[in-house]
Formats: sequence, C-alpha cells, structure tokens
Amino acid sequence: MKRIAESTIRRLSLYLSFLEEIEARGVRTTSSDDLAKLGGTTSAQVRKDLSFFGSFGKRGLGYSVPELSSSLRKILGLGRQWRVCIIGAGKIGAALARYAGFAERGFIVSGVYDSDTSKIGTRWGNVTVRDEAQLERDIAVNNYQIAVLAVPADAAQKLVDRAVKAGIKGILSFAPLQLNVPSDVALRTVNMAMELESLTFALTNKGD
Amino acid sequence: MKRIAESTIRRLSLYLSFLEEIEARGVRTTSSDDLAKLGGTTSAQVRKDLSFFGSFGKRGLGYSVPELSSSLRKILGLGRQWRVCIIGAGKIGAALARYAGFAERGFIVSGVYDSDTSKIGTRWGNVTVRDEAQLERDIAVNNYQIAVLAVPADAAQKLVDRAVKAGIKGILSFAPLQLNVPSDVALRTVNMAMELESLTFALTNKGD
DNA sequence: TCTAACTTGTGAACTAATTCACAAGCAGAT
DNA sequence: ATCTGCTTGTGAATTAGTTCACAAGTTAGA
Repeated sequence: MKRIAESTIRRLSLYLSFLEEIEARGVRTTSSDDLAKLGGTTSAQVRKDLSFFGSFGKRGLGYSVPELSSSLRKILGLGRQWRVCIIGAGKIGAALARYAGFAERGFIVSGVYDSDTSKIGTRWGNVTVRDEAQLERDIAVNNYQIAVLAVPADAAQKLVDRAVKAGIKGILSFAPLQLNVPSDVALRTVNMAMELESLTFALTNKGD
Repeated sequence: MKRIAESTIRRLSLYLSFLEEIEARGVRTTSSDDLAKLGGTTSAQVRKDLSFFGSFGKRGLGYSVPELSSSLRKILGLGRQWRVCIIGAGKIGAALARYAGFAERGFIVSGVYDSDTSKIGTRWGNVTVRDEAQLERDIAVNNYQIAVLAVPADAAQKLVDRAVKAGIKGILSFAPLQLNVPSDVALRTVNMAMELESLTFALTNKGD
C-alpha cells in the first residue's frame, strides 16, 4: 500500500465520529460535501482521503452511512479489541483511567501502573493501581499492545524503553518531551505546552 | 509577515523546551545539529524554521542558549502572562486545574467553571469552582484571553459560542468534536479518539 | 597571516499534500 | 429511452513543506 499521510488518518477518524453521530440520529445516506462541512474541509479532500482505501460511494447518490462507518472502522483498526495499560497514576493517569471513551472504542484498560507505594493496590473505577516493578511481567501476561504514558518527563524515556522491551507496540504519551522508540513501535505524543504555545503564537501574531 | 506553518511553530516550541533544559544544566552554546538530534529532525529543518523569524546564530559557532531561548519565548508569545479559565470541572478539568506546567509558562489559571451545583464553591488547589452562569461576566471582569474547554461533546459548542461572544480569543479544547469559531479566534483541539485511532491504524497496517 | 575545521543562513531542488476540474455513473422524471 | 440533476472518483495542476548543497562568516592553531 502507498504510504498514507498522517493528516489523512486523522481526518478519517473525524469523519467516523460524524458518521456515528448521524447514524445514531437515523440518517442513512450522506455525501462528501456533508462530511466536509462537518469536518471543516472540502468535499474533494474527503473523496481523496477515501480514495486511498477504495471506493465507498455511489455516483449521484453519496455514501451509505452504515457501510462507510463500518469501512472506516475497519481501516482504522477498530474492528477488534485493544489491550491498554496506563503508566503513571498521577492527575492525568487518574483522568484517563476513568475516561469512558476508551471502552466505547474497543480499548480495554486493565491496569494502571505506578511506583508510589501509597497508590499501589487502590482501586480506580474498575482497575487497580499496580506496582510499576511488575510492568514487564504484566505486559507479557496480559498481552497489552498499547501503553498510555502519563508520567513526568524525567521518568518517561526509561519507562518507554522498558515497555517496548516487554513487547508494547503502540504508545500514546502525555509526557512533555520527545521520546525515542524503535521504528516498529508507533508513538503519538500529546504535548500541552506545544498546544498552548501554538495558541499564544497565533494570538500574538494575529493579523500578520 | 509570510504565513508560518503550524508545524514550524510546534517545532519551535519543542526547541524551546530543549533549550530550557540544557540552559538549566549550564550549557551556554548549542548548534542546529544538537537541536535536530534532540527533536528528531534535521539541522536544515531547524535552521529553516528559525530563518522565518531572523538570524539568531553565529556561523562557525552555533547559537547562544540564553539568547535563542529568549528569542523563541518572544516569538511564541511567552514574554507575558496569559489569563486562562478552565470550562468544565470533570476529570480532565480537575487534572488541568492542578497542572503545574501552566504557571511555569506564564499561564495564570484563575477560574474553573461548571454548572454542577455540588461542585460550585469547592476549592481545587488554589482556584475555586465557579458557576458557569457567571462565565460571560467573569471573562469581561478578569480579562481572560484563553479558555481551556473540558466538557462533554454535546455542551461544547454552546459554551464556545458564549465564551467567544464574551471576548475569549484563544481556545484549547479537549472535547471530542469539531468546533466552529470565528476566524479571529484561535482554536486548538486535543482529541483522544483521534490520537488512539491514528495509533491503531499504524498498528493494524504495519509493514504495508 | 594563512589554513583548517566548523556552522549558519538561504536559494534551489525536491517531495508531499491539497485543490481543481471533469468524465463517468446513478436515479427519477418525462 | 432520453434527459436532467446530482455526486463520486481521479488524473492534473497547484500549493505547501522539506531537504539539499554551498557561499559566507567565525575561531583556533600553526
């Protein structure tokens, strides 16, 4: 398959959320123009994005909502369950552990890990905080594929290395630094500082 | 000024975080190659990014760490304080209200807003949860420039409209949907579903 | 002073992503 | 059967972003 742009994937994810919304409202058919309006893009962009993966619509008619959403779920790898662990039981880890959005999308969070002995053993929602020392063993035993990293910057790289060595293949990091992973491990980083600074840049340079 | 790519701004923010780190360790001088290695990019990219804003280095020598970090702070609009409110006192709002990173960067969070009467009046760290009904008045009185939105998808657009009408100029949203704002308001969205789905896409299509 | 070793800043070349524009296909009306 | 109105899918054109490659500037050492 030709290499697909990251921006295309992010838009597919957005289209899927619209499709799910209108499907719940009983809408059966939609068009590239509808999707474009909802997603703040153009109909040509929508069609081009989809065209990398096949043809899903009918000329003159548009797209079947259930068919297209099902296709997108398959493309995005959502047709299955993903086993997820959260590393770090601080504020962000706590918010994530209780985040309902995970389960809705097929992400099963079955462990939160921390090294703070006062937290280990406590229950959060329906997961228990476990000893970070057992991370490697649990990754192997529970067959976690994805780790969500919510620890301070200075602890992050070491934990990533351990998780990768133990077999983790995807990492979503909230740590405010650049992480290094082998090329066969997928990494996405959410960096609050970066988002805020791109905002302040825009506010400061408005009108240039 | 020529239009600057969003990707350039995000890298500048990354470079700044490295500069601050090595400055704290006493390093006085660095090079485009150092910054590139730390940021996972190339030295040509670093120099090109900087070149949009001026020339900050000395040929043969590199960059003065304090000078460059000061220049980047100015470019990114961090040479001043920003007044921020958090809308939504749920899990994410709670994590954000206590996030130390805000103050370090000059972001002053002085209000958290929610409509849940059982939360209104409670103190979180050093801010108090206030009644969402007072949002407009407080935006005007406290002169908030940035709103961090941490509410469910179905409440988000209405609150954005209210905040914008009351004078907010920048929004960082954690709500999982596409928001509409006038073109003079800067919007950044952190969408967990999108990040996770771009991960699962990568994991599913590995090796294509 | 001259040379060697570096490193920046930047046009030019290249690569990637978006937008254009239109042929082709579908459904309903006449 | 044909026409009309609509919408997809996709090469081609365009625009945006990255990488190359090198002249020019700086320091240290001979």
